[in-house]
Amino acid sequence: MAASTLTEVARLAGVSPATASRVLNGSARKPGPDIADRVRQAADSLGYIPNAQAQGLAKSSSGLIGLIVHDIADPYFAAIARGVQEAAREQRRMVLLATTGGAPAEEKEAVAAFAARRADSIVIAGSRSAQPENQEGNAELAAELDRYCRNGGRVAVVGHAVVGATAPEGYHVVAVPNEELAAALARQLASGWDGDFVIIGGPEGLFTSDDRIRGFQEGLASAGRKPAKVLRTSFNRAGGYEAGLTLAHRVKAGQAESADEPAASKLCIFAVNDVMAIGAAAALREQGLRIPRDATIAGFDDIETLRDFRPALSTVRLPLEEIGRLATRATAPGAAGTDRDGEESAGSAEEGHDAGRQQRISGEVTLRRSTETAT
Amino acid sequence: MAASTLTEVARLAGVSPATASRVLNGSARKPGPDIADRVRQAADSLGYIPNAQAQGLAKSSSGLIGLIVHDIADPYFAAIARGVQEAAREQRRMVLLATTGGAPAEEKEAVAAFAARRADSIVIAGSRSAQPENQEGNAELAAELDRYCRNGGRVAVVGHAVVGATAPEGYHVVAVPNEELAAALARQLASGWDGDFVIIGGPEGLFTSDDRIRGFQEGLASAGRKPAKVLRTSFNRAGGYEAGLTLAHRVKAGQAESADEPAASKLCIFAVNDVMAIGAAAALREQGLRIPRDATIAGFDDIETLRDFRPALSTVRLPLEEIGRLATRATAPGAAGTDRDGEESAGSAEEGHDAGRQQRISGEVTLRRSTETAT
DNA sequence: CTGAATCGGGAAAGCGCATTCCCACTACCT
DNA sequence: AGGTAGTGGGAATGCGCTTTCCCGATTCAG
Repeated sequence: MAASTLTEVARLAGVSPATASRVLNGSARKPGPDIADRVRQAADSLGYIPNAQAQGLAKSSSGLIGLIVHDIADPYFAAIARGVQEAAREQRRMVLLATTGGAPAEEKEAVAAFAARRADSIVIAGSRSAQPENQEGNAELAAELDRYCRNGGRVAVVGHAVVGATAPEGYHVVAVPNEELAAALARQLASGWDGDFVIIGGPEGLFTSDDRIRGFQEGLASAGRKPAKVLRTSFNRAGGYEAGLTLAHRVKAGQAESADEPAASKLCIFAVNDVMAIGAAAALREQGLRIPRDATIAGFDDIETLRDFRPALSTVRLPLEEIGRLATRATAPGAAGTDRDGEESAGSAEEGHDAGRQQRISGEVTLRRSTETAT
Repeated sequence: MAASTLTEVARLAGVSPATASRVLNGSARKPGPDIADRVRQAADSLGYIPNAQAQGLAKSSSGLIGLIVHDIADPYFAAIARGVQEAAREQRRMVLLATTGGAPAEEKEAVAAFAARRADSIVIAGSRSAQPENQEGNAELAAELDRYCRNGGRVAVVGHAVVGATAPEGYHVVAVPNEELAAALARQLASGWDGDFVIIGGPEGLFTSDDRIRGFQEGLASAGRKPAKVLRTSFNRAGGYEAGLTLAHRVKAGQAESADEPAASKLCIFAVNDVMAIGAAAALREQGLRIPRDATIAGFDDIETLRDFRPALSTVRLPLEEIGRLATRATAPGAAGTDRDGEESAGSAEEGHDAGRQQRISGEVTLRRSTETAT
């Protein structure tokens, strides 16, 4: 990767490198127009492209923003990534991508790598977890993040704060009201259905999953319903599918038992994310069960690609792209700092409540065909 | 973004920066074990993280690989991105992401930005196009790429070669046999259906779309069938939806005309990608038409997220992730260069034929429910 | 036991750029 | 006219690291 340098351009234009620098890359001092022209001409006759590494080194700031996701092919993360990318472009910065599969140890690696590249800020998407096997990893991640922030880096994490991070200067959280929204979903579902509920959740300790489960149960309780049983499985389609099989058997057994009263064995299933819901639905269908006839099902996230799924999936719409944008903007140089953060822009943003560094977004319960209890 | 420097570490360890460098970042020369220990201890007591910018500047290579996609939230690109990311990790490099919406002008910007960051290589995914309004943009993109390669950069483009690129050293193409596969799909569809075919294509000039259309027509011809009508629309879900509406009206008009012979008005629709097919299917469904009863439909790509769509979509499976991996590996430092490129690894890879810099991948026609012509 | 070869470490020169400091010069004010 | 402020340019320094070159200390062969 050799290329022509500023010095070469300067020589060709017959000026000093300092002058060339001033004209080519914005500086407070504007050289005379004639000289500027000469330099510019020299520059593009040489096909000069400034070396961002050198620039970064000289002014210690890289124009890079690091994005950490579990899996970029997961539509949830892809949507967030789009928002991040968009905001990054606004700020004329580039995004560095890291995928970690959700393991804190890997996330720590990624943060270190970003720090090494002197990324100006880091956006971490993807559920935090408190699983015991991740404890050490979480601690290390937190330490790494703290160090990064102490060195002037800015961090935004989507969802929950990183466990153990001491929320230093420059640390932001874009909080997703999983609990409230899940509760709202539960209440709405409860108003149209008075049978049993079942929850398909992710592994215990995964905050996003746990919050949604807790919220759903609370919503159920506030509607005067008994708590739903919870099936723990993995936080992806395969997990949903597996749980779906289990539930299918349960439903079918129920149907066989009380053939006279088929509705009695019907279930309303809440899967803690759309992808799991789709997996579960596939399993049910394979077992000959129809949705919403034999069971109703709802998800969470409102993944765009899944909107054409039939029956249309009831879910909670999350402004994923907006979340990405918000998180990114929160880490922008001029963005809301330590103190007061007045109007955080964006219609769906609400005032934070935690030390002013937190930002909440909102979602919307979206009932569709998959939970219609036909009459 | 300040942080402790090598010099500080060196001072703390009581050695010269040169020595510290040698122990901390691999070098041919291995300092003595006692010294190495001292340095390492100093390093992590200081929380030293090497400055990749400075390293890059010094050895002029950045460990960065640039990825250009139309839209990271599009599952097609997301899948490729996952492959790229995976391969990048193998090579211990990081990926820089740029999304361009497919505009050559933007792509040129992205290449320039990557060049500025001194990315070691660039992977361009996303259809090339020959539309007249893009002509200038294409030329500039080609020029930019040429320059990048001349400066030692390595490029891999997925699908078609960039129009006008002079295929310099370091320029690779991962060719997708769109034409052959579309032809195969057409032949298979033709063997089970003897009515009319319609193609929903992208805008004229988009290579991927044009190739698939051409291939499909060829396949039809080789099966002794007359060419399909082609509807041009945009290369995304919205386009598919729009075309779907048009077709729905056509089908319904046909049904009304020959009520006695409903099958006569039935259509087999080939949408040039899955997302468009889904859009079209949604439109048909909204118009009260059922698939595959009133019309059959096939797509292309076999997007993973769409596999749960009902009726299951017939399509052509493309190893998207593998494509990403292959493209990335092709640009790896040690990878197949100008000359012979023996065993390109990967089961689905076949021997290139074009000057040894081309690499072909293979796909597979996958017929599912959406094109079942029930009896 | 001596000369050459080797090893292990440090000094120093960049990598490409931004930026501070400095200097020559012009314009302006009194 | 003398002085000052202001202006436009260049020289030089440093960002943090790698790498060549160099030098003293060992080691080995003869």
